[in-house]
Amino acid sequence: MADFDYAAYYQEFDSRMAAPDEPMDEFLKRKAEHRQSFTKDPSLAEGWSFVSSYTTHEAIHAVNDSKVPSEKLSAMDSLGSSLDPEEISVRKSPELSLSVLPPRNVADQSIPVQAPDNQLGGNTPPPGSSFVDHSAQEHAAVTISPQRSPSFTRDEIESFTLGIIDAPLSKKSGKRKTTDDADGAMALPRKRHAHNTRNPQNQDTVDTSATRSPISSFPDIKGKRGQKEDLMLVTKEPQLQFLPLDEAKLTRATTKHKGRRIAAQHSMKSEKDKLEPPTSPIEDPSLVLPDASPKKSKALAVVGQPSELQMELQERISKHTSSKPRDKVLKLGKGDSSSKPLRTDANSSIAIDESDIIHVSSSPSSRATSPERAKAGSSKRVIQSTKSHRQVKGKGKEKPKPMTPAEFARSLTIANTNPKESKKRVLEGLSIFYSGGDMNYASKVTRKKMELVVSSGGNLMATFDPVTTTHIVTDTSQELTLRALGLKRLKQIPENIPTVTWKWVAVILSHGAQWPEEEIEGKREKLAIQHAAFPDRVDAGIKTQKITSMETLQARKKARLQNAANRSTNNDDNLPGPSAHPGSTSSAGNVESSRPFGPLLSPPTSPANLPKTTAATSSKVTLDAQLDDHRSEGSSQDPLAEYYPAVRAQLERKESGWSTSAELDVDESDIESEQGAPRASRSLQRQGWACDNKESTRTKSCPNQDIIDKVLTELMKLHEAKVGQEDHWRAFSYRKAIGALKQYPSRIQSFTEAKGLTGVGEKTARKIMEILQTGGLRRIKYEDTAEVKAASLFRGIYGVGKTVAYQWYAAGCRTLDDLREGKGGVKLSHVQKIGLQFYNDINDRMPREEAKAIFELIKLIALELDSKLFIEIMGSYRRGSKDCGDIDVLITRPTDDGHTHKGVLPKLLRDLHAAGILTEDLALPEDPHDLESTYRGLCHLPHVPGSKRRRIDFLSVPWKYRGGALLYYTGNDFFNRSMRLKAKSMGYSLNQRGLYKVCRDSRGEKFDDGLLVASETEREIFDILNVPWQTPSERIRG
DNA sequence: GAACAGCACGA
DNA sequence: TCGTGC
DNA sequence: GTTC
Ligand SMILES: O=c1ccn([C@H]2C[C@H](O)[C@@H](COP(=O)(O)OP(=O)(O)OP(=O)(O)O)O2)c(=O)[nH]1
Ligand SMILES: [Mg+2]
Repeated sequence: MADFDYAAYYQEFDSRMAAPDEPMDEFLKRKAEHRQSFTKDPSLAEGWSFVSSYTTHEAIHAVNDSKVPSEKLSAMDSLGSSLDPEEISVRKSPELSLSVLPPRNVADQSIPVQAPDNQLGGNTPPPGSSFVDHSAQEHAAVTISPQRSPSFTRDEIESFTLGIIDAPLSKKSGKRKTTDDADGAMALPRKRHAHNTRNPQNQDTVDTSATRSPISSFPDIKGKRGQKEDLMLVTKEPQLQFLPLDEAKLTRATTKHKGRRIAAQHSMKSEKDKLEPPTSPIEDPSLVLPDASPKKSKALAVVGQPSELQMELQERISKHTSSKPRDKVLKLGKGDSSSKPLRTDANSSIAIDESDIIHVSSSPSSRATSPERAKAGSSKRVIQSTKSHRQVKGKGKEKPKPMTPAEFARSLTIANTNPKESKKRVLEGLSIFYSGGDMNYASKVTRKKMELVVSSGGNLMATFDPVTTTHIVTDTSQELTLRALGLKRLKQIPENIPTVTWKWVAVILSHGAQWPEEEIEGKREKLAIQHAAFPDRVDAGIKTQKITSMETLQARKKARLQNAANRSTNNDDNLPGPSAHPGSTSSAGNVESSRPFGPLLSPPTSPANLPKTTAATSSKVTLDAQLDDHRSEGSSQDPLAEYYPAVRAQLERKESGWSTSAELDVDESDIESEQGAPRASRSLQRQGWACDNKESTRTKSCPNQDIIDKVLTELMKLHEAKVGQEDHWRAFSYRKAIGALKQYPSRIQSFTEAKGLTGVGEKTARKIMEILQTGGLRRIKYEDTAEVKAASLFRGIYGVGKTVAYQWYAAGCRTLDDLREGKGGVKLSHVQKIGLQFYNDINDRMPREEAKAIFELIKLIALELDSKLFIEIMGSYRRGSKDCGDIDVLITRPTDDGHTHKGVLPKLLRDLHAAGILTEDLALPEDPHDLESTYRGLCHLPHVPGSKRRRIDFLSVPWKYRGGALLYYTGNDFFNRSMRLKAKSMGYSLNQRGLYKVCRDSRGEKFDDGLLVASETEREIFDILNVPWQTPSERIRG
């Protein structure tokens, strides 16, 4: 794809704008075709060296959202700090090197820092304010120098940079979309329409009417000609030089940017100044940049040949592996040294519930993803079965006569209308559904077994029919069995249908002939218990209660054992012997949370408001002691044990409440439920909203319960890995419980104490106690089965979720190479191919510094397109995280000059591709000319050999939604969900655009799209929802 | 027993 | 619509 | 799994 064809791609959009009547699908089709052309010319990426300076504290151990040290972020915690506008220096000297200072500076300029005449009301932040809460670490100096073509004339630069913006308008921007919702009127969420865009609403207040907006079209660049030249220019010749801070400062005041003077703010604002509250009434606190004292590390500005140091730094970049791998990253079972064997106490008499059967192994996303659709279980079921049916059709190729099991079964039953009788028909009268694990391909063994069933008189079910089926025979896991059945849960299988292993059939086949007729049924039943496939269904199908409970119990136990053992891949063995499994749960690393905010969160001197009951008072004494040495002497006998949690919780709340000076007062009514209550007025319950109370990130002694965390984390991940939505929510719950545990200041002593925590219920509390007592979770079944392993592996691929992962497993794939070879006929989507190709890169987290370095390049290019652009990194970066799973870039633009950033994103993407920064696209904006659009792709540091691919997202939003977007994009995800939940309960709906007042039906379903009530600033939204303001770094939940 | 956030993009 | 991801 |  040497000849990348951006121009054509964008021309596409232009032409669409010009021809609005073109049907959407047509458009989409063409869009898809153009996707291919995004690949950049690899020849452009040569001859560069790169250096990034890392700082010492960069030692990365990350816990959840590990952050840069508190000193660096101290300002972030102060509410009203005004910005410290060290400005960027963009200088075009005759030698044409660009010195770039930390992005923060750029931010200051991109924001209308100098937009004094604010005609548009609150639209523009006042001078001295900035959107973004930049955290510290502005030291990552980057040097990029060309190793060839060092000369780069001014004209060349100009032609590149200006060529785009100043290009003649060859095309008018397309039609405008509908009306403004400037008044905060109805704002419709994006909806899909056959024809119209997905984003029917118009977003910005300013009409960049078609005649203006130089950036709303792709002028000359549409032909390959003009564009390519420009692009070559960029990538071949430019000399970007990122100088160390100090040096860069020298050029600060003289900043000019594309001929326009960029307001240079002072840079030496004192810390004190920074901490002062905003003075301007219209200032958006959320825009405040609580500066973090920039770290003045020695930056390495090396021009020319890479030094050893450079090499080493490069190395570090490419080698960097975070200790907090991306959620989806898997730790594959065996080699995991952090694994610690847990005791499997098979003799334990403790009842084992369904949750015991879990797969300990690698773990996919721990980020509880959105609920799987599926409203009613029944409708889901239907969908499922139709789906598997569909697959049946499409699948099966290669091999002699490739067939799905269903097809094969069907063919059998047809062929066998006149069965060859030789054996006794021991299966007479039974309707058997068999699952060998692979719904797509009937293996030899599967066929053999099916034939046996049929030849023994059994009625083999091609598809599962809950009414007529008498037995389900399976050689595979619960997951795959359910999948084959088209069900989501075991419980959906009718009670009268036993689920048994092939062994059951095998025994009947071999011995059945000797049984007297009248005993056969009873034998079958007993055997069904003995060979139950799933422990939780051992007694399914038992009509006659002649089985003693003792028997059942034993069977149950045994079944579980077997279950734990090798629930192996396929059916190549009809005697699944119980193979001991080297059970080991990988403990999630010694999470040593070096939380940076210790000092900030020091407890109040007087824990006021403690309940004045004797219980509270006396427990407080104990509590204080515990808080000190985190070792509760409170024995399990302590009659007050159960009161502790509440008191502690209160303390904790107070504690965090005092943590910042600008804390809003949280009155009692703020303590509400996190659950249910879609109604607008469910007041006063006992639990709070997660978003209301900052999580205390106590520096040390955080959780002395990591042990528990580890096990529970495993549990959570296991369930995440499983199919079915009940597992999804289970995992969700575990996560909450874990969170509660993390927050809890002292060691859990008792069941009651554990259960007292929000999110910890009966079952989890039991598990906790078990862990405490036995050191492990006996109830963990180590089914480190092939399918969970494989599925987890596959889920590590970007674009692969559990559904696809299991599909592929069922298709016979086990390794990534299997996928590459298309084994089993698996097809990868465009995105999945990329995800597979860069598996390791994508699953890695990058050091904050790298995110910053990449972003600086991007920002430069973006500001060339439109110097008034607001463009900043959000996500974990904004929250101050030390490493970032991706780069989340927010783009917007003030409209006070009558312009918008319409059309900027596509151009930016084009230029970033040209500059070698963007490398692959994962998802393109639906309508790139929409002010509101999203992009998803991969990027890397250009011209740096060995630089890893990094995920990058762009979110472009209309100026008026900047507050909502900021809030959304800053996260973290659980914080967002919590806040949205609270909003919902209050009769609002919070989304990435803003806060809407909505009407909902009794079940929380929205009637309409609601009335926009806040969107311009984060603060408004916090206020309306009565959530205490929190700086980005405080918005970490879970 | 229902809810556990709400939405964008690809197929 | 479903799956996936933010 | 947990909450209401
Ligand atoms: O399910 C989600 C995922 C993300 N977000 C928001 C919050 C999050 O902060 C932001 C960016 O998403 P991303 O996946 O990049 O998470 P992050 O917080 O930036 O962490 P990471 O370092 O893994 O990128 O989008 C949500 O609202 N819901
Ligand atoms: Mg991110």
